Amino acid sequence: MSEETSRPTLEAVAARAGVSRATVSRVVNGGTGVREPLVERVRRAVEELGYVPNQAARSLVTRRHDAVAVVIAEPETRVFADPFFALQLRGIGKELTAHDSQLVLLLTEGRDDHVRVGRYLAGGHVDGALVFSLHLDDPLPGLIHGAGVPTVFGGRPGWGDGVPDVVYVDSDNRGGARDAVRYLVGLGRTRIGHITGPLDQTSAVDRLQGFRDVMVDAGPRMVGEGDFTPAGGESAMRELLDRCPDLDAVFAANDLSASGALRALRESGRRVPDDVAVVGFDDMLPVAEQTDPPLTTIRQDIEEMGRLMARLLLGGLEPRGAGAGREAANAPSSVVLPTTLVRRASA
Amino acid sequence: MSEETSRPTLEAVAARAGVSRATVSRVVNGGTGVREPLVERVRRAVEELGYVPNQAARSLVTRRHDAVAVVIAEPETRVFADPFFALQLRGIGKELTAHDSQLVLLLTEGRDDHVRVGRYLAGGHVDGALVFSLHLDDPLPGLIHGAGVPTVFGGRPGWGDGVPDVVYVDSDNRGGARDAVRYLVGLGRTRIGHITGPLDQTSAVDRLQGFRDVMVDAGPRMVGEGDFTPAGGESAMRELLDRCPDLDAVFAANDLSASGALRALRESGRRVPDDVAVVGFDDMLPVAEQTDPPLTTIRQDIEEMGRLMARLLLGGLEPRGAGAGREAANAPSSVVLPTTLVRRASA
DNA sequence: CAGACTCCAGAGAGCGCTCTCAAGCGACGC
DNA sequence: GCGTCGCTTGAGAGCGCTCTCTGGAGTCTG
Repeated sequence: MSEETSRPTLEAVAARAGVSRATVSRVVNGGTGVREPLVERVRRAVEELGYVPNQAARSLVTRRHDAVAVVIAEPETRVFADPFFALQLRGIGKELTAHDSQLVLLLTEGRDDHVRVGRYLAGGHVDGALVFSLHLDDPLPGLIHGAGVPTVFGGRPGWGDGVPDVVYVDSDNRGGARDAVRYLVGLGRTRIGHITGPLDQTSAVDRLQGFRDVMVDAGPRMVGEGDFTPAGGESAMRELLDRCPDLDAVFAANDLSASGALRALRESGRRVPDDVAVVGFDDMLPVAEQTDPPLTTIRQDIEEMGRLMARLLLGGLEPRGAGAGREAANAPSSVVLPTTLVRRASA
Repeated sequence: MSEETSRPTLEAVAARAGVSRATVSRVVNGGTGVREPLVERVRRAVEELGYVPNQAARSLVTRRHDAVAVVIAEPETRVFADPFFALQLRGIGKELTAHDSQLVLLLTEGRDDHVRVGRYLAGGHVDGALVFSLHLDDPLPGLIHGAGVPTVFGGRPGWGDGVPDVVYVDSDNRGGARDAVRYLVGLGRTRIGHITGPLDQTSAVDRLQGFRDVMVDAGPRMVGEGDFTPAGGESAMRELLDRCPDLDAVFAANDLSASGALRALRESGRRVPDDVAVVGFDDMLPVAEQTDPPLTTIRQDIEEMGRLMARLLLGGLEPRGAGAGREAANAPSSVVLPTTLVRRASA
């Protein structure tokens, strides 16, 4: 198995094929400008020797790493318990693979990790970074942005709107929320409440904003603060019912909260959707389909968000060759993905 | 921001500190054998210049990468929808961070990816690999095992028991299953069914085996084949009820199946746990706590499994320095983690 | 058929780092 | 007081690769 005989080098391939290192290198890297018979000979030598380029040596001279860091900054266990990141990772992974790039995963937890990650990124070990920053007060995005590494954020960073060269990919949280609430209005509901997410996250803030856009007259008593968890949704729902017993619809900021809300409604003896209609957000299948009744919700294409983040980053990386120093000609710009309403039974 | 002035090298630090490259290198890598005043001067120079070692250059000579690949081979979306991998990743990430190693994530889907991953690992880009191989017929583990890369598997690979140098970390699926079923027996239940996972996965096979260990007389009609999803659990439960209407308990191979089973039981008018007691497996909090009634289940410490995998791999990597060629003195061996029963309301 | 040009292959200089080896120097023993 | 030893530092040789530059064939044009 673990042959101690070290792996073949370019030199070895060159010797075997009877050509120079340079020629082998050319063949291995695309093979333009080498005549066919030679290409063939080199190919065969590579094959026979089982040659694989040494990435370290290559990086040393090219200064490219064909690797992208994915930074997930999340102190809470909770986030790991929902499939959100997993799906984004999946999208990212696919896109990176298609570009022959590796995915270096940086999981951070606590302040020390921030320093570590900042240093790692500033150290130039990767070509770029994809950063998930969910909390408004998270220092990490700033740190990274200052590190001079090409970066695309997942979700709108709280401070990002003013800063011109911040690139992010996000769902249209506000628009989606508006759609949800308008749908409830269309159903003839008039006393519509909202269960928020944690308001230190932009997505939660945006969804609340969308709710307010439609329900301009809704007072604060129609808004219960949740935290994206079932438990939070449940207690927010109870509060809402206390303050407004004749409420006839709820828009929950995510499916998990909605599932908690359903539970609270059931306990209070209300029927869904007859007495109270419920709409969620995310369309997380294992949740949305399994609730009782199945959840009407706003779908966001999470995997596509991941894919897009990677594409944006790699696209911005591409035209490096010439013209160093001038502003990137095709600097990518942020993308906001549309959402769609998925009708099930809860509204 | 993105200063085009390239990052400082060892050379630059050496010049600034008025010493040789070699000395700076020594200080940067632990600093033994360098006199204190020099150490201090080098430290300051590093600080002032913001020097970060170039990992590529370092790897080129040391042949270490301080990076570990995590290979997740899973064609199904489903697996991404449960928090299993996320939790393992978390454990792995923590342990790797503690050892200053990076985590390179390789997501595979389909045969082409296998080749790609095999090549990547054989290419010596990482110091080792952590591989999740769930399916018995997965060619990937074999490929990797043959690639001569130190590897620890997550979950017992199907073919792994005979092969001496296969190292894996797994939960005691069989023992846990026995505990679950014995618990039901202890409750006085006698007509106990089992909903399996997909039987091409060792964990599902082992859990079924554990069930059989206790219910030695249970015929095949007491076993319904599921697939670890709620939908699969639901239909398996229905089958089971068809075949054996007076069934009084079910052990489901995971919590997701159990949630489906609960739904089927509810629809059939049975009360849980009065008519039928239900026990799951995994103790996935968002699932197990949210079902109605909350699920009694077998807990496995998933994050700890991840941590252990990383520790085993890194531990086996450590004593490389001398003695190349001889069998690793402290070759790690597989670990099977115990499980515990968590009582909630469903049984 | 000469000159200019194009195309292809090889030579060689590093990329930034580690690590061996040798040199320098003070301390110690006889 | 001289030889020897140990400890600290510096010099220099690569690690495996890319990429520029140069030289040698062909090819085309006038």
